[in-house]
Parts: sequence; C-alpha cells; structure tokens
Amino acid sequence: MGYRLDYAKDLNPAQLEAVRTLWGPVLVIAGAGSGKTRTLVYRVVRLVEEGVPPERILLLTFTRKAAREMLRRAALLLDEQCERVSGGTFHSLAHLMLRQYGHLIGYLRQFTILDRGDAEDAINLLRTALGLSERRRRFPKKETIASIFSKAINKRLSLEEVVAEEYPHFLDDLEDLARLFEHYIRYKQEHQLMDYDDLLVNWYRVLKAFPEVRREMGRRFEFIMVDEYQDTNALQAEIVRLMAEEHGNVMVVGDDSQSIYAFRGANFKNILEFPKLFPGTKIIKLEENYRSRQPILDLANAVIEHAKEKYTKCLFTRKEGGKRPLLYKARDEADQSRFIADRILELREEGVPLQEIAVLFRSAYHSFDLELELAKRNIPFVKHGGLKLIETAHIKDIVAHLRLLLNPYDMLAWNRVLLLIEGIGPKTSKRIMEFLRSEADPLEAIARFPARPSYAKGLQTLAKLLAKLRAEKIPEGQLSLLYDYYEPIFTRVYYDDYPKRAKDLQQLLAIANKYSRLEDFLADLALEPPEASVAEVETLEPEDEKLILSTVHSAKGLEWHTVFVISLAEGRFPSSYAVGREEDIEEERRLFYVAVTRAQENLFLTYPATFYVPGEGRVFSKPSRFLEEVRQKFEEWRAEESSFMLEEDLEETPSSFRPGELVWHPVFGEGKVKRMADIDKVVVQFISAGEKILHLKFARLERL
DNA sequence: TGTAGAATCGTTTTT
DNA sequence: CGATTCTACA
Repeated sequence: MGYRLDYAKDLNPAQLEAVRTLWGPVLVIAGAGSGKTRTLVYRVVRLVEEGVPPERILLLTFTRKAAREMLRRAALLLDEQCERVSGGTFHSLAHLMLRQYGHLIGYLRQFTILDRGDAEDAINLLRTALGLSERRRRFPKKETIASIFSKAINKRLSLEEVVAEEYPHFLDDLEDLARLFEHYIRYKQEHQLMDYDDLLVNWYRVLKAFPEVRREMGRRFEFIMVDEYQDTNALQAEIVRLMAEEHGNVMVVGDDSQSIYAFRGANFKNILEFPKLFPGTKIIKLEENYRSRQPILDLANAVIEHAKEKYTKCLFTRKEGGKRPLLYKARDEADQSRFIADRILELREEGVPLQEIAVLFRSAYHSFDLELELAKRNIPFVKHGGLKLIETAHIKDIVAHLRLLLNPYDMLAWNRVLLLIEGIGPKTSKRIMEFLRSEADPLEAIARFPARPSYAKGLQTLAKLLAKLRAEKIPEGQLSLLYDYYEPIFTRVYYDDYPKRAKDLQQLLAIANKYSRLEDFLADLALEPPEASVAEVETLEPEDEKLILSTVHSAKGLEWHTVFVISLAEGRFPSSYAVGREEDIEEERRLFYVAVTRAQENLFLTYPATFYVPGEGRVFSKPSRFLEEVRQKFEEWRAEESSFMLEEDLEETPSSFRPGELVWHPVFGEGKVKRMADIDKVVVQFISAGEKILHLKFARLERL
C-alpha cells in the first residue's frame, strides 16, 4: 500500500514502531523531548491514511489546546480531514457524552458545571445548614473539605482512607464529614449540578451500568489515544478501560518521571499498571532526546537519578556541544529579577526572539517581583498559570446570571445574583430561593415574589432583565444586556478597583462573540478557563513577541531556546508545603525535572539568598536541595561580572532627552523621542513597536 | 441588612 | 503581612 508520508524517513525506529502498531493496546514510555507529540501526530495521520474515518479516532489530551495543536500539525502533514479527529480532555469528553447520555442517570441535558469555587460555596452552604460551623472551631474549612472529597473520588478511596492517610488531624470529624459528603452529593443531584469530579464519576457510572453505551462507544471511537497518561488517575484509567472494552485499540503515552499532578489524584504508577488493565500490551520506549543539548540533559538525568522510585530510561541526544547550565546566586529577589532582565536583553540583542525565552517558577506569586522589573524596563511578557479569569468575583457575578438561563434551579447562581441587589442579604435570599424552588418557571416567577418595599424595585429590575435575556439568543447580545444592568452594581460593590475589573468584562465579551450558543460558551468557560489578563507591558499588536512567564505546571509539554528556573530555594522550590512528606518531595523533584527539560540551548538557575517571609521579614534562604543534588552539573555565575555590568548599564542611559532625538532600545529598536513625561520618564515613538513610556533608570536607551 | 473593626488564618500546582 | 472571614453593633 502506498502512503503519502515517508514514515521510515521521518521517524526513528521506536517512533516508527509506535506509529505502525495500530491494533491492540500499546504503552509508549516517552522521555522528555523524545518526540512524543510527533509520534502521536504521525499516528493520527497513519490511521487516516489507512482509511479510518477521522471522527472514529479519539485523542485525549491534558488540555484542549494541546489537542488542537496536534490536529493542526496532522492537518499540515496530510490534509484538513485530520481536523475532524475527536479530541479534548477527559472532562470535555465526559461533558459531551453526559449531555447525550446523562438522562440515563437522572440528569437533564442542561446541567450546570461547578468550578472549584462554586463547589466550595455549595459545601459552605451545606456546612452551615447542617450546623457544623458553630460546634467546634477545628472543623476543616471549605477548601480543605473540597480537597478531601475530591481526593476520595479521584483515587477511588473511601473518605476514611483519605482522611486517615492525608488529614489524620481531622479523623475526629470523620462522621460529620461523611454526613456532609452525602448531603453534598444529594444537593448536586437535586439541583442539576456537577463539579469537575462528577463529570468523570457520572460518565463512569453510565459506562459501567449500560453495556449498550459501551458498545456504542466502541463503534464511535475505534481508536483511542491518551497523551500525558502519567497524569491520569484511577478513575480516568477505568474510563479508558471501559471506552476501549469493545476493541482494545488504545495507545497511551506518558513519562512516569514527569508525573506532577498527584495533588489532584493522579498516580504515576498508573502508567505502569496499564499492561495489567490491558493484557497483551505492547511496550515501546522512546529515549532519544531531540530537544536539549547534552549538558542540559546531564543535569536532567542527575535530577531524576535522585528519585526514590524510577523505572525507566536514561535520555541521550546527538546534539553535542552547548553550554553548561548556569547558577546565579542573587542577593535578594530584586537582584534576581535584575539579573534575569539583564540576561534577557542580552539574548535579545544576540537575536533570540523574546517568545523563545521562558521564566519558570513553582508558584504563580514567585514572579511578582520580576513582573515589576519587566514592566519598568518595558520588556513585554505574558504569564501562564495562576489566577483564572473565571475565578474573579465580578466575572462570577456575570456568569451566575447566564447560568440561570440554562438551569433555573441553580440555587448557587440564584444566591449570588440575589445578594447583589441592594437590600437583600442572606436571609431574604434564602426566602426567595425557597419560593422559587417550587415554581415551574422560576425565571418568570421571580416577578411575583411578595417583596418588601426596601428591595422590591431591585427585584423587579432583575425580573425584567431575565425576561430580556431569555428573548436574546446570542451570548454576545446577552452579555451586553447584562452589562447595562450590572454597571451600577459593579461600581457600587467594587468601587475601589472597578476600572481594572472593567477590562476583564471586555475580555469576556471578546470571548463570548466566538459562540453562538450559550451552553457552549458556559461549558467552555468552566472546562477551559481563559487566564486572567495579567499582560502588563501592553503592546498594541497581539502577536508581538513576548517573553513567557509560567508556572512549571503550565509549561508542561512546551520548550524554549532559553529557560530560567527561578527561586530555587528551600520553601519555594520545593514548596514549604511539600517539605516533610517524602512522596510530596518526590513530586517536587519531578516538577524540577519537568522545568529543566524544557530548555533547548540555555538553562539558567537562580535563587535569592534572602527573601521576605510574611511575619518574619527578610530571612536567609537555603539553596534548594535539588541544586545540592546536581552540584557538579552546573557552573556558577561570577558575581563580579554582574555587578560590573550593572555599573556599566547605569552609565549607558543618559539622564535626559530632548524631543526629536533619535534613540535605540534593545527590545523595541529605533525610535524618536517625543517628550519627557516626568523627571525620569521619556515618551518615545518607536518605528516598529509604537509609542512607549520608558523609565530612564531601567531602560537601556542609547542616543543614536 | 450592612459595616466597621477584630480575629484568624496560611500561603501550590489545575480540569 | 495581607487578605479573608467572623462578630458586634447601628
């Protein structure tokens, strides 16, 4: 049979075998940078070339972005029919299927998805209703309770097992927790609500209880591929097993050394159990690295060498040469930020585009200081990870109104909406909700509630809004109606910072206009939450080159020319939260491994010798244990070198400019001075980057 | 109901 | 230390 692609030429022997093995269960152990994505993409193409209809192929990935990207690449290699391959996350697949089959277990088509915050709100509500908040002080808080429930579900353990294992100090409260758990489960069912875990649980329930659905799945998805399998949990493994029961054509791909989601129930041992779940599994290992230079791999291999349990491979590359990773010991965080900014500007001058450089850190807040420094120097960046748009209070307010249109019995949304009206507090809100509960059409009934004069007007306005929203079918139109209504509330409730928040509302509108159906819009918002707009140094063109700041978790699967891993101090990376439990430290180590294997050419490691700890002020830090473990694998940056350069930098920028002068900036290039904006700020019109305000203290601006 | 002041926390990572 | 949550009172 003739193929349009020359597979043997494009792939190495192990990759080729993975691509050619179409039938039966396959486990691919793929080291970092070993062409895992390439292998998956080629396998999709191969299946399509073999005549498999694209929609019969199911590609499960960790984010939907990853799925889209892979299918785009497949389409480039072959043709656009590859875009028709079914792809997404476990959660999005479950959601899709439950819309279709949810009625089998008593759910309406338009159930509401609760995000983590909503779930916590519900738990809080029930905890108060059960009188568990007053009794003793020690009862766990809602975040903790939500975690306990979630762990139990995802690891398929009993509440008692989870509490005993991870929260032994709450063992006394086990009975109350169990009672609360039952109520929570019932509450969600009664109100047509599902949290993230329910999507998986309920889909599993359907698959388990209805053999005809399993058979239908087998026909619908003849070939299943799962990426990042090391980050799936026991429940997801079961779902895969049932989905593939009919034909057993399932390939999972992953790397046990890169498992970094144990906190949400993933278990890296899952990947090694796969052959037990599917007897006759063929195992293929990809060990050749195509990403990093040898010195970087040496360090990476040394990191994982220290792991307590390691089952696989040692990476090697044919990309010889390259620089050894560099460690910079900074005096403090400000020094660390300055060092990074200096190096970035240097690299930029050497011709490395900003989007080829990434700064990685353990927790979102570790980059705060750096963000300020970058803003001062006008280095554009985007940040991934951290706060999501949907998690901000004002966006939740808006979304709550929309949720009512799809699920009028969503009492969590009602509560939020009602509390925004002046004169309505928790008591009144509860009374109104009890009234609504027994109404056939709550959206219409709200106008008939016997309201007290103090809030009657507000309630009528809400009733009118809901009627108008219902008549409007397009999400974008609904949003603009909603913004008119919300505006006065918005300025009243968030008066201190509403201009900043208003930007988020605009962003939401921009997202909404891509949707024609409200249910799709809301589902995507919950399942694929857009990140909050932190992008600071604003540039006009969106595709402007920008430096990447990212949590290590959000950097998974990506790679850059140069990578900085910052704040490598005990308590930061590894997180203080993980110190004390060996398995948590092991996960931090894998996280560090993921971080360093993102680098192709250059790897910089930094840590501040002192940093601020709330309550204690400035404290001396200890270098991360992970640095100690791989001491021979990096070189230290010499301090004199950097302080010398600093002085030089300061001399470089003159202290004042005149309008009309031609100047040059390492990032923005050539420009003309318009005027001084302040004693130390100058406004420059750049030829390619537009107008910028630069701080003379930090910008390295030269006269031409 | 809404607010001001007091108490109390607790610092991750994400679908 | 800062933000969030609770308590007391108008």
